[in-house]
Amino acid sequence: MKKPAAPFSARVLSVVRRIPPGRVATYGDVAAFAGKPRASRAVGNIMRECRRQDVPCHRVIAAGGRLGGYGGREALKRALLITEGVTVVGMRVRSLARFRWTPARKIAKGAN
DNA sequence: CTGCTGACTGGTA
DNA sequence: GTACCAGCCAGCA
Repeated sequence: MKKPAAPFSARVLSVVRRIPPGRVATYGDVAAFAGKPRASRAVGNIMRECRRQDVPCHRVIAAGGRLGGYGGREALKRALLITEGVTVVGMRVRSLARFRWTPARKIAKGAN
């Protein structure tokens, strides 16, 4: 039983809002956490409209560690991630697996 | 309902 | 490395 009480967009916003600083999630991941692992495109569209502080859309990046887009301000997105502690080189995140976030935050520790 | 768009993804050349 | 194609999904006219 399952029923998406809230529309997909609301789910995506909820997921993104839970992303802590210093961590990032890909559009595909956010889509998967929202219930549609293939709705990465839809997630992007939703993020485009977001624009609110409640939702750290700058922590949502594309697959492969690529920053993706940011309303034409990818440079700002890159700067924000770096400021939060994410290692970014060029327009790409280094060691994405190390900064990748999961709702369960089972990412452990260790060297970090 | 149909059709187009787009902050995506993966594959092929 | 870049460029192009096809598949996928939500929102809107």
